[in-house]
Amino acid sequence: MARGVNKVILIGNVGGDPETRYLPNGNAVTNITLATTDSWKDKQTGQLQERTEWHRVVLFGKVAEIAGEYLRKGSQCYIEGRLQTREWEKDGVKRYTTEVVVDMNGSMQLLGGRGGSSDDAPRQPRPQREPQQQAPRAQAQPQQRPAAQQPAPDYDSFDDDIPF
Amino acid sequence: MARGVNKVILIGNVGGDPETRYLPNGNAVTNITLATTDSWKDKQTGQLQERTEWHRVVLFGKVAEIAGEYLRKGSQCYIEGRLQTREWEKDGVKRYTTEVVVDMNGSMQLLGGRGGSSDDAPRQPRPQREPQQQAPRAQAQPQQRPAAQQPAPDYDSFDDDIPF
Amino acid sequence: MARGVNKVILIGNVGGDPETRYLPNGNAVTNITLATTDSWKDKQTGQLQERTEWHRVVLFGKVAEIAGEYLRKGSQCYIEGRLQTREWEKDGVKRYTTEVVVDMNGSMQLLGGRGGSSDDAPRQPRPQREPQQQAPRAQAQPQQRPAAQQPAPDYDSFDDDIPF
Amino acid sequence: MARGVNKVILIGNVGGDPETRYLPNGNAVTNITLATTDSWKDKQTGQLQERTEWHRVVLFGKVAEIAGEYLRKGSQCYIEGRLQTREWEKDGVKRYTTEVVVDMNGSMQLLGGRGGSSDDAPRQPRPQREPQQQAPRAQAQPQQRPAAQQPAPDYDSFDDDIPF
DNA sequence: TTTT
DNA sequence: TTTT
Repeated sequence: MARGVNKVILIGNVGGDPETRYLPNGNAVTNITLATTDSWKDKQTGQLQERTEWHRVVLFGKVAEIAGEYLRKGSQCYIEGRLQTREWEKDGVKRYTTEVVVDMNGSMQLLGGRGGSSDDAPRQPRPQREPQQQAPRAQAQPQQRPAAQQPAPDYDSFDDDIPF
Repeated sequence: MARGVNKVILIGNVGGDPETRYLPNGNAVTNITLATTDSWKDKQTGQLQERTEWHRVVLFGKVAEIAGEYLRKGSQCYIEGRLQTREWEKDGVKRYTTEVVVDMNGSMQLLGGRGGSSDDAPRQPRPQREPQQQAPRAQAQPQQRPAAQQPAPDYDSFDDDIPF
Repeated sequence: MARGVNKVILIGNVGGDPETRYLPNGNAVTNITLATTDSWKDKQTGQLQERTEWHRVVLFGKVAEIAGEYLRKGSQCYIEGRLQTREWEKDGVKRYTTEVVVDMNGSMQLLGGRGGSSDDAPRQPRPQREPQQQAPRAQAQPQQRPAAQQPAPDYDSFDDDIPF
Repeated sequence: MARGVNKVILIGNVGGDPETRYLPNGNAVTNITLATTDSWKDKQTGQLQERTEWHRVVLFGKVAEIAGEYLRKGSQCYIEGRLQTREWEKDGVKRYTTEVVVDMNGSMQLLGGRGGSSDDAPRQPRPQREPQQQAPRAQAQPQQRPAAQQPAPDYDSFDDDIPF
């Protein structure tokens, strides 16, 4: 049920503790930023170069819950998802943000032994709050989540739907 | 020589005839847009849904030349590259464009029998113009290439370097 | 629900018309062989070298049915699956066969315009035989479902044995 | 320079300390076995199932040296390579072994913090012996390397070439 | 802007 | 056994 292939495979380190929210239908959504670093030898100078790329990753459903529980700032993880660009507006100007979407067709895996540098016990699932507490269906003050790299609007201001 | 994996695999159809330009150092750069289409059955309504995603793909070097010669509007092709987001400015506002970069570490392949719907004979390499004509090292009037999907500045306004 | 990643991505041409069989539980199983060809320039002689690799691909379920209907000898297709080695015995000697398994976690896509060189009208689904004929749901001796996934002897008691 | 795609992506744990040998031309060859584990819920019984797959991985060149230095039994690593089946003979009977080949077009990466359970200090490169010592061009007693999973002959009995 |  |  598809024409075409749209696949992204990443291994990198998580830029900050993930924040999981819940859609009105109860589905979890977790946003993370992932850093991948390339290094190569400059052909001219022969010097070792390095470049870090930051990726916006959005996880949905079961994998979003697992990400929210197990990933921490610094965690190394594997991501398999698809590229998706969504449009948003700011000050009447259209902007575009490209994300790596991970849903039930994708995959996420925590790698390595210790999972990052957060205060929470690493590699141990966080105490799972009650979903209701965790994701109030009606959110009075949607707390702002600091957008990484690309100043894009977050999924916090939704009412019932997500703009993509 | 890398920490992390940053890999994109696409199969889709090219949105328009590719345009190949040459960097001052003689390296070819080809921009294409690639459409990948997903379809799935809506869980609620049971109806068949469809969504087309447009990807900005930038090819460098040898693979850029091959893309410029063989790809046409409508061509189905396989792309293996890496994700890269570059920053640019317009009216004093920072914007970001995410592209799939294909260089010597990536790969491009024309798929299927007939290569697209262009006027040129498909699957036949285009008459190769002289590189000098094609890519004057000193370009008085860098012709504008219409940006696809995301209104981003092109690689035409470079002096010697590309902003990534 | 996994530790580790086991992923195979192939684009190649089908070596012969696929043959679809049905397991006692009604699930379809299609076997194909897929040829991928590499070419490279020999460093010593500078000559163009070529090597064709043949892959055994086993598809299960829905994707097996689609493969059986649409693929033909010569069809170019995309395969996403996982590596699996199964053990079997011949003349008291253990042998091993490695296959690329495509199930609901994998994917298959017919590529290009014309689908191969078979006599059947290409790209048109084959006349679908009645499932009952094809796969009698009620089988006197439902041999134990040769678990697709686990190290099973073979996928049914076919006579033609497999040459690798 | 290719028709077709032949790509394998694995993340798993190394089954034993790697053994690196050197070809007469000085190129390194490292063999490892890699375990990937899948788990899934059985549809009938609802029980959690698990299956471990062992992969034979052969690395060549620079990446073979890095693998030999940094990988240890238990190390978690990422492998990107291609599928290759080679034929060999035993007691006049042809057999086939499928391997994942990693060369300069592929990639290998050590994952996680501590790299395995070997006695050598993990994550620290092994003391690098002198290449000459390491890889005598004429090897009087090619040490036998225990073949994993598939009882295939090793690359030890080569004179000048490798049988694939 | 592509394709089926 | 495929394909260009």
